[in-house]
Amino acid sequence: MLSKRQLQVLQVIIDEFITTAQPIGSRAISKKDDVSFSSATIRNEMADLEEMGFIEKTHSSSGRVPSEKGYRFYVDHLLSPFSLSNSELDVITHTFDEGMLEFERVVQKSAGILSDLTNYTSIILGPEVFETKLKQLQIISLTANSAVAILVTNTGHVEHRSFNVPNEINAVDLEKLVNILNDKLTGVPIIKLQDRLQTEIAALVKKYTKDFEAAYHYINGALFDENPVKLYVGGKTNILMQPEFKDIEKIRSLYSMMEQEELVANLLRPETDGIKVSIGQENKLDAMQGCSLITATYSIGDRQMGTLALLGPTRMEYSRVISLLNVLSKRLTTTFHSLYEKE
Amino acid sequence: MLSKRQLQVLQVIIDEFITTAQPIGSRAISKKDDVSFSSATIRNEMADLEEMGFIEKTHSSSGRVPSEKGYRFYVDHLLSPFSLSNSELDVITHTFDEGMLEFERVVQKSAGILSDLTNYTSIILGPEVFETKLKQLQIISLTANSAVAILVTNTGHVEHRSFNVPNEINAVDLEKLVNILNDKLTGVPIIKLQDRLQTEIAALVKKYTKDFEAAYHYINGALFDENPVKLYVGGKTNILMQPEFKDIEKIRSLYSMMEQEELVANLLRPETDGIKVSIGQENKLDAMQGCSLITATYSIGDRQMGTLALLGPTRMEYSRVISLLNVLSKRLTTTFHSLYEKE
DNA sequence: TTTAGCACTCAACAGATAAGAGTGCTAACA
DNA sequence: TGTTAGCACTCTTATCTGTTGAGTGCTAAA
Repeated sequence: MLSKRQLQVLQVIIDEFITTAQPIGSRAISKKDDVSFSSATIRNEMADLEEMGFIEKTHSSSGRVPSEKGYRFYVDHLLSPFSLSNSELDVITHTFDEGMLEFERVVQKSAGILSDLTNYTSIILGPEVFETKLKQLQIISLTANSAVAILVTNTGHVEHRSFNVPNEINAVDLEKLVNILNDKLTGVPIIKLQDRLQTEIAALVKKYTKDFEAAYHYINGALFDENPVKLYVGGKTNILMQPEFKDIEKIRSLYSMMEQEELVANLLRPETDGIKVSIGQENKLDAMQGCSLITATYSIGDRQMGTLALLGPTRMEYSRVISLLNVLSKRLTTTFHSLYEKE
Repeated sequence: MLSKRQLQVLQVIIDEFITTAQPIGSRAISKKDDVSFSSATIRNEMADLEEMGFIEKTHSSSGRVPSEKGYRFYVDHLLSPFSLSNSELDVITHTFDEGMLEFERVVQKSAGILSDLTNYTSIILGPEVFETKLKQLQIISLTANSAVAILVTNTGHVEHRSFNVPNEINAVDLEKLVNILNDKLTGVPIIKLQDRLQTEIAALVKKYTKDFEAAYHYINGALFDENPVKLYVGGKTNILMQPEFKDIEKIRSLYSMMEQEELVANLLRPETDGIKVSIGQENKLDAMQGCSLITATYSIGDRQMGTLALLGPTRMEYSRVISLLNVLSKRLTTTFHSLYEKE
């Protein structure tokens, strides 16, 4: 168990290190206004804290630096509540009051806000498509043998894809097909769409079109081989401004990690509601060593959940970031609620 | 005027420097198989070349490095024709034979090919929208007071935007409006769309809808405040692998330049057909110092032109890059030709 | 005209030295 | 018994020094 004084010392060390990125010495701590002990006393406490694994030395006679265990303790027990400044809140309010109506736009803007206000890199994972439903399907002919298929969901999301129309299929057939599809598929959750297309609809369609196989193949291909995960990243270059990432190799490994969307998506995939902090090694990925990831969930309706995340060095401004994520995740949830739930 | 031997020396220096990134000494040159002079002779020639400004020393007793003037001369007069390897050509052929039908997809893939085959950063500027025409306009209601407007062009490009539908406008009016718009606007070049909407259509629409102003405002806002330039970037992280960019500051300035889309678009905006090489200072931008930009144009139809570009250090593999851009720009042009011209 | 030879220059590296920050330990003090 | 002053010790950082090696420029000879 940590004594009150040890708690205070630990807090000062971490707070200070978070702002300066420099090892903290006993003298610096004893000079703090709310610390009333001599540097020698502090040194004794620091030796204890180090023994317990909360802080480390960078070399035998250096000041102390928080260990990952130290950060973990700090996040769990020492976080001072942080109030965002009015100007920060203004930025958020102002952005959301612009009346954006598209999921993409809202999320992209949010990623921008997060990275701008924190100087870390923000990553937003779009929601799982549990409840998104098909609103309408359209096929528009472009030339004699090409057309574009457009799929609109109840959330206003638009997916489109051009495809070749084989000569055997004429425009009339195509229209019939679309009508059938719309009839049968409107309101069906996107996630079940491919299934339904294959089972229920197939038989029906065969009656109407001469060459169902081809049509099915094309429509299916047109709409379903997209990458299902959507990641929105903001402030990728902010990483370059952190003093801990002055090594090009490190930067490269982080960037190449971020390019693997599936990997990042797994990192962010929400397990439970609320805020989650992963510090350094707690992230299993090699590229994430020395980094912390703070995630918050947001939701659209009851079951769809997405994730907001901020990626920075372990020396992150945890309390600020957590406050910000809290505010923004709530804001996102209410925004999406008002957009899509009243339909 | 340069002697034959000076040309040879310059060529060796630049070729060698492009592959090794190390200053080249007289001894190294004299050891080359097709060089039959002693290092002393080479040294004399190098002194002359330096006097003329084609090469430089990094310090008083270092080997020589090409100057920007040297690169310029090299590109203009010494470029050895370069044949792409079969495997490289295969990559291209294979990718294009997949039968991609959307502009976005083709271009995105092309950017990928360029950056993968060169290890530089590729940037592709989409075409000016001179001749793209409206194919169809759709408005699909989402909820009682929101809808998504979808605009499809003859090139299969889909643009969409959600917007608020004020209570005064009901679904029937909306449908009428869309019908009118489609009637009058199909086939109109996108670039003239906003004009036409304002002049011709306005009066007509007023008869049908109770509150034209609002409707117009929303439709207009829905479709036209998008950023008109489209940039497709590939291999952003390739920059990190160039030894000349080991300085984080340089990386940051390059990345932040690339984020300014308008700026980059101006850099790429095609002036004339064909390949253009800009070396170091020839690019006026500060961030581009030490970099070369090689651009090639491609076209869709007669007037639409876009640009392929590769961004790397001045020590670029000019001949390889130029060959590659040649091949790919032709390939893009024919691909788009066959996609959009036969309609 | 070409080349061998040589003195010279400079970067890069490895020690060496000094300054400074910070520690751990001991002994004295309240 | 907890706290603190004092001091020796450690390690980093910066600076300086000498050495090595690559490469040059110049001169004189072939």
